[in-house]
Amino acid sequence: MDYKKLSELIFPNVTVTPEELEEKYPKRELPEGARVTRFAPSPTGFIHLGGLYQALLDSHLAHQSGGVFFLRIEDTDRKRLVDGAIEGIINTFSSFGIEFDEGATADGEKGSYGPYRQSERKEIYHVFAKKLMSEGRAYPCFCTPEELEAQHERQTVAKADPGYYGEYAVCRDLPLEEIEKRLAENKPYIVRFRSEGDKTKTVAFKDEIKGELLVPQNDNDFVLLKSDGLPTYHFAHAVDDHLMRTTVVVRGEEWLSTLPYHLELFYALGFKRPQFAHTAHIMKNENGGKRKLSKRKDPEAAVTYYAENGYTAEAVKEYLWTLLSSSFEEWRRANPTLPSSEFKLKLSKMSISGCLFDMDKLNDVSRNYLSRLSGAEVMALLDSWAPEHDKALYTLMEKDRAKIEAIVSVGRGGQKPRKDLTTLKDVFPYVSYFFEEHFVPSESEKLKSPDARAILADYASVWSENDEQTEWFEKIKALAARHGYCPDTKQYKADPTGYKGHVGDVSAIIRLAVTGRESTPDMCAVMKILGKETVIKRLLAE
RNA sequence: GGCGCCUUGGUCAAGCGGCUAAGACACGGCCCUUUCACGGCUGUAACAGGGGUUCGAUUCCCCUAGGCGUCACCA
Repeated sequence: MDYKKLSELIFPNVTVTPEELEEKYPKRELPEGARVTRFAPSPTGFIHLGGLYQALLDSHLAHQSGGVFFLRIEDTDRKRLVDGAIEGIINTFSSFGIEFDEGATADGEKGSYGPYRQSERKEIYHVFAKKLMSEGRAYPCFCTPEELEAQHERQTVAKADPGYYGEYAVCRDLPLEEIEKRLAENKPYIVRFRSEGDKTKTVAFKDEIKGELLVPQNDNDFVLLKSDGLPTYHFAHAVDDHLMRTTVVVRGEEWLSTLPYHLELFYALGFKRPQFAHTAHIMKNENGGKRKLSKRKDPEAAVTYYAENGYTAEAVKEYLWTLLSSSFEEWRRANPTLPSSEFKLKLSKMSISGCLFDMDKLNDVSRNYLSRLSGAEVMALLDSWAPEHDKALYTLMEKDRAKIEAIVSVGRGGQKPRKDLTTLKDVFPYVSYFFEEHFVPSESEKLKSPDARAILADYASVWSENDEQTEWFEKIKALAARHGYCPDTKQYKADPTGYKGHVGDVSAIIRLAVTGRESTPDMCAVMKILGKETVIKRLLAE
């Protein structure tokens, strides 16, 4: 067989050589050890938590090594394109502080290793397909989908491995004349790879996350070019990651099963293969079983879920980091204020088995994150979050932003900050009772007794908004004593004889009357913010 | 079903031939405390099962089971 002639027959218009492309996309000039990574989604919709997980890892690997992180759009499946998806992807990542150094942009692209949309790289793929064909490593296949399906059924019945190989690879050695004839008849065809592997043999492979693996050789003549001339993932991956000079391919572990394709393909193409890092899946618990987090069934799988529910981007990232690396939490405790981008990640410390998504843990991480912020920082977060996600809160912010900042600032800072807020959604109920229109007086029986009425009336006459902590507390103690409550909790617990209760009970009554709640930050601070008029009114309310 | 990956408490996990098998979340108790929190202390709870190798296996090897993934002209 004259493979050279075959390749000219199939690709008459391809005149560019692989060497010219190698020259056009030269090895990147980067510092020693710099990593080039990419996020390569197909623009079929919006970002899944697993995608965020990978992008976080990609950008971290590149940026911490002085390398490059780029966005490549895998839009070779024309049937599944979704309008605006690219812009959505970029915006979503941007909202998480993940930026691309090069690659596709909403309306074009940046960088000199493009095009970054696979649909615009057809000619490039054809150059390499032609090269493979001229070397006998690729061939046209005229099998129809129906024929392939029938063959697949035969394989199933015969308990043979599915695929296009050996006796099943019917187009593998078609004579040149036959090919010419079918071409002349305008028969549609695809281009397949000619595998030389032996499935019964395995090769050692080192994954950057999973470690040493044993993978079988490939023997499947998988598809390189589809009938529309666009490449399959496998072929595009090899060509693009080589030409774009990717050094580490980070992708989900679902790709492990086709890794043999890629390994053989890189070798046949004469490309040095990049490193591979296959990440474990984030799973979801359902009826006691595990399964991959699904965008269809699980709202928390969509990255947009978090902003909608008041989780800040930083908190989500922080949580993802705890999943990404077992040493992150330890690092965080040692460095409570550093941005997570400072964390030194070791791929070898990454978890290799799939983990269950844990909302409790996310809540804890989010709560801790918010507790470390200053009041002003919380307000900045609210400024961008509330207008879209919490109209009621935003209305209050417009009305009296300073008051809200004062409220959320109570008990912040220092070594042991309050942790009242788990998400930004908690802010509204946290501040609402400071506003008359949202204040709901307590219906509790505790306030209805004559005793409670007397305490509140008495307190209204002694409280002053100018009192500082110590003075404020002394007044409460004195008040407690006057009404038959023990001013000292410890003493009361030692011997409650002769008391109606202790000073804590008195505080509880005041809190309930003034705020309508049983749990609020420090009452001294709360009442100062509420102001004299409101406090007195609520203390004396019937 | 074939093939591959994975398997330490409810969850995330440390461990890398010898440990009373860390820590975090969640849950329970106690303490601290003017209230509300924070915090401190503490408790329940794990090496999937079976064979080897070894003086000794959570750690190394094999088998079984289970979970996950994948078997497209989708990525």
